[in-house]
Amino acid sequence: MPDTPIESMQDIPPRRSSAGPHRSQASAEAILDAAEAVLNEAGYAGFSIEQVAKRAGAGKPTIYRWWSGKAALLLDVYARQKLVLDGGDTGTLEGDLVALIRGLWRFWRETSAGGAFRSIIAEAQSNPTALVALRSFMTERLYHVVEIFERASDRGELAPELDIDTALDIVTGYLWVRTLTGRIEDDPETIATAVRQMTRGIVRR
Amino acid sequence: MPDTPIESMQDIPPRRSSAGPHRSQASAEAILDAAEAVLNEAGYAGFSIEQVAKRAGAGKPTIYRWWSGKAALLLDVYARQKLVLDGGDTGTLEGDLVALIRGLWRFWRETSAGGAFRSIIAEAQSNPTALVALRSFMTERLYHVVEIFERASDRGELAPELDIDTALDIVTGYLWVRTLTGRIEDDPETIATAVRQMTRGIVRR
Amino acid sequence: MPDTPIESMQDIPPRRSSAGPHRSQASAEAILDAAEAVLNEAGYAGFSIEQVAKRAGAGKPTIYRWWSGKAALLLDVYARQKLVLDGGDTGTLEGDLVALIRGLWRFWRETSAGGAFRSIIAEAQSNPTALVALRSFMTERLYHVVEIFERASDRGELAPELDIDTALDIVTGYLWVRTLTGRIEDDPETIATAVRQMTRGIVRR
Amino acid sequence: MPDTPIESMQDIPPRRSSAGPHRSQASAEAILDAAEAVLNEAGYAGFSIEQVAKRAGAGKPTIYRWWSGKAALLLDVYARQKLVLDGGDTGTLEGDLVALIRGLWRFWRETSAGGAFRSIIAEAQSNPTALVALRSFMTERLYHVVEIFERASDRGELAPELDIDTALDIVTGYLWVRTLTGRIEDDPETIATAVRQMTRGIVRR
DNA sequence: TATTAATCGAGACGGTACGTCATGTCTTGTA
DNA sequence: TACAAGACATGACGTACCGTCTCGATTAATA
Repeated sequence: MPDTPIESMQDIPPRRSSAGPHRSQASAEAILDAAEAVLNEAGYAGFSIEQVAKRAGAGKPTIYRWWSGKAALLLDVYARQKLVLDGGDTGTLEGDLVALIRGLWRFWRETSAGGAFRSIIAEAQSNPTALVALRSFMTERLYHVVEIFERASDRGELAPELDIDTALDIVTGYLWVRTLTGRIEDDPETIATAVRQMTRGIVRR
Repeated sequence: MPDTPIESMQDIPPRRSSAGPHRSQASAEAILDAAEAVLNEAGYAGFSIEQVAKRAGAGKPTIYRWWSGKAALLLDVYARQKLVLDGGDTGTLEGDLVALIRGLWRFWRETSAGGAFRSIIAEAQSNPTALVALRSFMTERLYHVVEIFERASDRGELAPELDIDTALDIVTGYLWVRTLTGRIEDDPETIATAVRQMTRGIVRR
Repeated sequence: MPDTPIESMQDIPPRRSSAGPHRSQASAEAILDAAEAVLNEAGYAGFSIEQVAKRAGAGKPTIYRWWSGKAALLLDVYARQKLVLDGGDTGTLEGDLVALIRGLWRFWRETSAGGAFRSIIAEAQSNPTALVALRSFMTERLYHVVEIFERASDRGELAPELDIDTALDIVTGYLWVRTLTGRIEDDPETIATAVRQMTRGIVRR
Repeated sequence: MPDTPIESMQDIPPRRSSAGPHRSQASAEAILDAAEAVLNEAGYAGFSIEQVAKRAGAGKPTIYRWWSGKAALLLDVYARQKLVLDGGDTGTLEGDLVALIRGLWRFWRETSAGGAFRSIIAEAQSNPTALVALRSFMTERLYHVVEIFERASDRGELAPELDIDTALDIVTGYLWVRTLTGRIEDDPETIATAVRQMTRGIVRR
């Protein structure tokens, strides 16, 4: 679930050819900064467009001009955070996955990304647009996991009949259930156990 | 994540020793019926206490008297649905899990339980009380999965070093990520694949 | 505007001849005590049947069984206060009136009667029953003023063509406008001036 | 208690120096129209902000943005009525006062002002803000009576030692006690008698 | 250099829902 | 069978946001 500077859900509008001011960039940043701050301070419960606008010194219409609603704004808040996954290739699938999970959870814990992400999932339960966004978002952002699987495949670690999409669902599921229930502490034991069970299975071999 | 008629989040208060009126059973049922209907028709986005009250022909104070808010109400809507898991013992861990998942997803698809459940998760992201409720709810409801694991253990199917809690997180995670992204169709292939990977692992053996 | 133990707006029901408990008297008193206390502590704004019932340790239906609503209860609270007008006959109309007003205002200031009375007037503006009650109440309670006028008449102080009802309206009006705007301090100067103007008129003689 | 187009209790806010939206005049008028209609049709008992909002096709927050509550709204309903006092100078104090009272009572009877006024007094009994408003309202609106007294003074009609404030209380009191008990019919006899007693006094001269 | 037009901040608007309070009536169980 | 206790339907309270709308002020490319 790595992070890259992909395009935000709703792009900054193209420069108009003719005339007009375009403080857009500055404004957009102020808004995202404010959104992040509000999310950090008040949580998803206190996250309202109204608060963000006030904090950003922006008008509500300015926000609505560029983002379709809460979900889109949250998605951009998430997207803006730079995920740095130090752990490169550890040489084994299990090592890579443990490193990934630890890095990702640290990222979620230490930035606004965690709150944003949980908020997006929540939003997606009542907002079809957010659901669509969440799904494509998932796919896009999973490429680091995909990479890990590809490396493992090259090493010949993977079962030949493995279905990658299903594997991704399993890994994603574990990540989600832990965040959504507020349990993403950095406990290497727990993570290692989970990874071992996902990779080696739970049955006697 | 099996379902049994456990006590609802907010129980009917104990009979007072002296005198006094009691909770109106009729009212409570009308409210839960209405909640279910509203949830089915308008989804979580349109699920408001106000609507439920109007639909139930009840007063808002009556709802707030017995439920602390949306989350508690949703929990009861979920709890009221009777989950019938036909598949008993199929003889193997994989068989049991496939049966469980198929049964549970059918239940989620065919009753209001699915919507209620997703709503509860969403609510828990902005409401600490709901989060607490969700967690204990999870624990309580997982005993069917626990049972399956115990049968598997008796058969000697499980790896000796297995950590049950982690296994539950993995299974739960898979269930959640599929519902939350709206993919709980009854596709035996997909489910079987997922179960195979969770039990046997994804690495070459 | 003197006070006498007249019947309350809604009488205590007669003792039943046959059977059953009849705590009525004790209950009624507890309710009136509570009503008075609530009125004193929370004012008319905080005066609710609910509060009175809770304070009295009575059920709301018990209150409604004997009083038709707030207005009736307030009327009884007022009626229960014993107005003691020390000033008897001062020998002049002006002296009698000053003594009456000072005594009455002291009574209003020092008991719940003042609050009750203002509350009744307020209630009468939205409640026709209360209005009727207020009017008959006025008439009944003015007999002390009437007495004063009669004594003055015997002394030959009054203008022969005087219309008593109008005179009562004027005196009452002065009393009301002062209470209703919260100005019933015991300032003998002010009162004396007002009485002088009401009796002698405001034109040069 | 004359009426003139003074500023309403809550004025239209001053133009901000820079930019921004302004109060919608149309909205304000719709709200006051609705308030008047509701007051006329349902009386003070049925006068709720909710009803006014519904009737005006306005949102409740819009009402609360510009008026602090019922009292303020009622005050504006009153203030909006144009009191036309035809009777100018009749040449005598008594004549002027009779004309004033008849004109004022007609005004109260024929417009919503009467109901609004009584409602304001009622409201003031439970709402301290309303009480303050009522008091300053009284003072402001009495200038017509003051004028009458000044003319009388110029004519040399008044007793030299007369205290104007007290005289105003007496006249006001008479006006209030009659409205509050629902007796403001246009009976010239009654009014003339009352005025004669207030001006000439009730004692033999 | 002046004109022009898109955006900006600000915030009012009609709404919906919130969670609380009081009303007056109904019901239950105790004494 | 009268009472306390309190649940009930109703409906108003005052507040928070929603997403849309109108203002003037600002500003930069076009003319």
